[in-house]
Amino acid sequence: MNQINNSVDEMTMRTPIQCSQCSMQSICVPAGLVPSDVEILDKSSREPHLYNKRSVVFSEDRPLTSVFAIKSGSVKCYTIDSNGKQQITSFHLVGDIVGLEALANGKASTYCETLETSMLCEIKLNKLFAQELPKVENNLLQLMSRRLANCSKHYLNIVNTSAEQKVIAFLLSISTHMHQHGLSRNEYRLPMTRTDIANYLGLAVETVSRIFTSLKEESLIDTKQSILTINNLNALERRVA
Amino acid sequence: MNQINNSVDEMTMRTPIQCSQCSMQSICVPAGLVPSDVEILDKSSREPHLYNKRSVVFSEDRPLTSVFAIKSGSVKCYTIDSNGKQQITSFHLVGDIVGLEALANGKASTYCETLETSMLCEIKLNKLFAQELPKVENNLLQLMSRRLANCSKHYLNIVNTSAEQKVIAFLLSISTHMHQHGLSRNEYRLPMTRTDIANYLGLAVETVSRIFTSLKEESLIDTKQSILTINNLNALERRVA
DNA sequence: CCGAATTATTGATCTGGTTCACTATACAAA
DNA sequence: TTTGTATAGTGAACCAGATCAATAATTCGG
Repeated sequence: MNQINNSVDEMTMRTPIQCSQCSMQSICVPAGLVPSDVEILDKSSREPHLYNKRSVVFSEDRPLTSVFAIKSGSVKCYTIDSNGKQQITSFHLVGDIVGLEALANGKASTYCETLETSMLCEIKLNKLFAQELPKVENNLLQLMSRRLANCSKHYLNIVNTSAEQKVIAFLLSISTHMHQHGLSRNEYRLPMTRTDIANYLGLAVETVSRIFTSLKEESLIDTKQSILTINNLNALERRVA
Repeated sequence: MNQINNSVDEMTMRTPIQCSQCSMQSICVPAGLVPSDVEILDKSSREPHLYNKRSVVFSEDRPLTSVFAIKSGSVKCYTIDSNGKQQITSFHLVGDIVGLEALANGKASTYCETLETSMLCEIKLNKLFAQELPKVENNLLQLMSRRLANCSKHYLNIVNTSAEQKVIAFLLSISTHMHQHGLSRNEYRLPMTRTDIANYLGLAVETVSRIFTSLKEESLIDTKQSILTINNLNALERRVA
């Protein structure tokens, strides 16, 4: 585990914050609620928990009536196909909410596994819905709608682009996410392995590795272990356009 | 236009049915509402309309605060990339609801265009939300959640499968949809062109064409113009497993 | 801090699917 | 009907990315 994340985790453990004071409020489910509503949420639906690296948060086809807000760390969601092969369907970083696909039938449609020590906040939907807070449901709708839009976007990355474009688009999407959460868009840690990236993008590991190398040779990026540095954001953006 | 669809369209035109009597009730937004709620929906949010083939229902980035239920016919959703190239992100058939991705920011994230003469029922969300019907929002949530789950499923079809598996999975997904809507799962009309299918699956038209030919040679399917017949559903399913 | 195990990189070869070029069929308008 | 245009099918050459193989670098448990 890297130091930055550990310190965040420890801090969160020491002083478990309320929804009403949470830094994720603007993007999380309670966003837009009047204070009294947040109190209800605080009492009924919040349950922060620290997960070790490679912990399974929920399993495919198992009952699931919660969503999880990622307060720190990251997860991958994947399914296991009939040949036993893992196929990653999404990565989620700080500030994301996981488990929305389960809402329809109360069963998780993927596995969800932490990529590093992570702090997740469980939001129990049955309790939430029992309160009948239209505002919360509205926020959830917004969230899912955005997720759907993102889904098509990722789809576009996958269809009809070269392997290089896929990898660049992937790096840029993380960069954007980091930026939206007040972190550096030009330097961040890649919590997933090359193998995971390749799996996610539908490429061979070797191809991903070669593309990283060639981007480094062109000085567009740098990597020091899992830290990725973007040297020329514009040039990268131009390549995926 | 084919006869079957025309007759449905005409019938719908002659006797514009209410939400309360609509055959799509069980899958559409009003599902699960008490009768009085459906009445509200009838009055405030419903606006069925007949579209000619190739009509643009909504345009990317344009304000959109409605969703559309497909009562008959079909549509494709697509974006135009920076090079002016169309990229289809989804097809929607009878019984689907389109436009959910726009909910987040009130702007359509894709174009939506009819593939044939189609009857769409516009459901105006602002009016709907003004009523504050938690049940309706709940249904929308269910719908979007299911869509998200489907999204990953389609994603799996695209990543790490051969061209043949992509095409078969595509045909099977339509078959399943037809079956779920009480139509034959072994014989249906493909409302989209080969070019559209290829675009959607990220393949060359020629590849799609060749795969259709080879599946016909193996007697797994038959095609007579746009009518597709599945001769051996199990065999096809085995190939994508 | 060390050794085992996992993960990443690099090179050489091979192939599925694209591309290009062309023909055939379907369909709508005159 | 005929004619023009869009769509579908087929063949041959080529190439991006997969696969196979081997080595280097990291990570992690003790």
